[in-house]
Amino acid sequence: MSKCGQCIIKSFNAFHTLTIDELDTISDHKTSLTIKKGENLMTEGHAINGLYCIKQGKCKLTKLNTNGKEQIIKFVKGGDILGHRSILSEEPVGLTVTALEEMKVCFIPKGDIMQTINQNTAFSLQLMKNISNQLNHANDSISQMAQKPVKDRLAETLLKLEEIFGLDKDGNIDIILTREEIANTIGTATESAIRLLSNFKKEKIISLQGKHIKLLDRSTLRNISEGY
Amino acid sequence: MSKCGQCIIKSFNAFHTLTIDELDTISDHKTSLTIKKGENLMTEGHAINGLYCIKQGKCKLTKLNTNGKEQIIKFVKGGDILGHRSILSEEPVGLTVTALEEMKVCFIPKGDIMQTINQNTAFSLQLMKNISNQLNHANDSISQMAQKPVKDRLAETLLKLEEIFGLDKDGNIDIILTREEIANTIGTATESAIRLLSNFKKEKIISLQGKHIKLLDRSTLRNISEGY
DNA sequence: AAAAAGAAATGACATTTATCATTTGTTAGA
DNA sequence: TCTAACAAATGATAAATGTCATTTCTTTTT
Repeated sequence: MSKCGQCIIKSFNAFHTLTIDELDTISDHKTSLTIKKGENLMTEGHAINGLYCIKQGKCKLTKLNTNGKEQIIKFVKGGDILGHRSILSEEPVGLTVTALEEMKVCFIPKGDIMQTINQNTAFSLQLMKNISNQLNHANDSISQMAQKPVKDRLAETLLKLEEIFGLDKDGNIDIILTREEIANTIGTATESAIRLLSNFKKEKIISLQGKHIKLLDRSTLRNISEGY
Repeated sequence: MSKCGQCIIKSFNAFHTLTIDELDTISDHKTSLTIKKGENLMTEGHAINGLYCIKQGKCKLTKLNTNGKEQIIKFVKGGDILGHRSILSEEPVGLTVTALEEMKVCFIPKGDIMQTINQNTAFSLQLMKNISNQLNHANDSISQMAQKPVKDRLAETLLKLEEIFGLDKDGNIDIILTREEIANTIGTATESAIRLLSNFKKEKIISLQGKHIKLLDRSTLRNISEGY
């Protein structure tokens, strides 16, 4: 199995603060796994005893509502860490993580993480920063969801998706989502999402080819997302 | 000025993990202040160089939307800590904190906090737990806001307000909010909030006397909040 | 205590969004 | 490659929510 010390991914997250020794220990204890498209890496309400470092692949973080609807809270890609919130707060996982394409991840047992937190302040601080940033973004989302109409939220989401996933070779947003998933991100009915996407297309703000979405007029999208 | 070692508030938050020495240092550097009703303890976008420990009083945490509307993200009362997210992530404050009644707070400089984080792992862990829990709740809110109708969100909010602030001597929820603030909490127009409150009253689920709200039928409220 | 300002309540109406039904298009398994 | 299953699109309509105008009530100021 490959060594954490050599893994480029660590440079994107809190693991870059670890010493060579700490990385070695984690290397010895980690397990690498492959998650196929559609499979869950973790499930809301279940306990986990470690965290996941995503080497490759994209996933969605969702929450099941009391009415049975799925709400997509966040999209995550390679370089990110998942599960630290749960092991830090000592609570079950709050979100279901589902692979949107094949993923390569490393599982690192809770014991090693807690030991590292105890002996490496820089690592702790990085984790805190990470969660703090997430909290900040979450608060933004609350405000958006509560106060912006669906159209504005769709514009916002399209911009954010491009920011997270970048572009494929044809200039489309480099993520394949169903219309239902888009609807579940902005919190609306699938039909409403479809209609608004069609409108954006008609107004030449975006182009649609099947599930491929290309942003054509970002400044208009930005205006819409801010209510103009 | 009073000593932190004697302060009962510390037992409600991360400060209970501090040693006597650490508490003494903080005692020496802290400043106590009084915030009058309506005044801001911190303002969205501004930098702070320390954190606040709330000894007494209630406040709202809000975010100003691009459309100029205020979104209430959270209510906080004595015992809580504010501002740690900002000093940990080294970013400006993300939320405006406004006193809903006179508040007594202690300000503790960033330097002392960072030093304590570096030398006291238990304190770090408590802070992480705290932020992790907040993140978890924030994710819940996103889902609620995105998918539940206004009526359900109002029911939810009333239950949550009672949980946070408890009851006054007459059995009312022990917090005075304007209808506008209630509307800004659930993310709706003031008129809509008023109408729905009136409906709840008509259906004898709550009683209203001016700004005093009493919950009469909690199980119905719980059902409504879950979409039944 | 009266006047002014602000908050709450309510009606009428417009707009947004959801739901249901149906058609068309696409994907993947037999 | 065909066809069953699923996804997307669209229309018609209902329901939810927002906006504006007005009245009533409450609080604050003079």
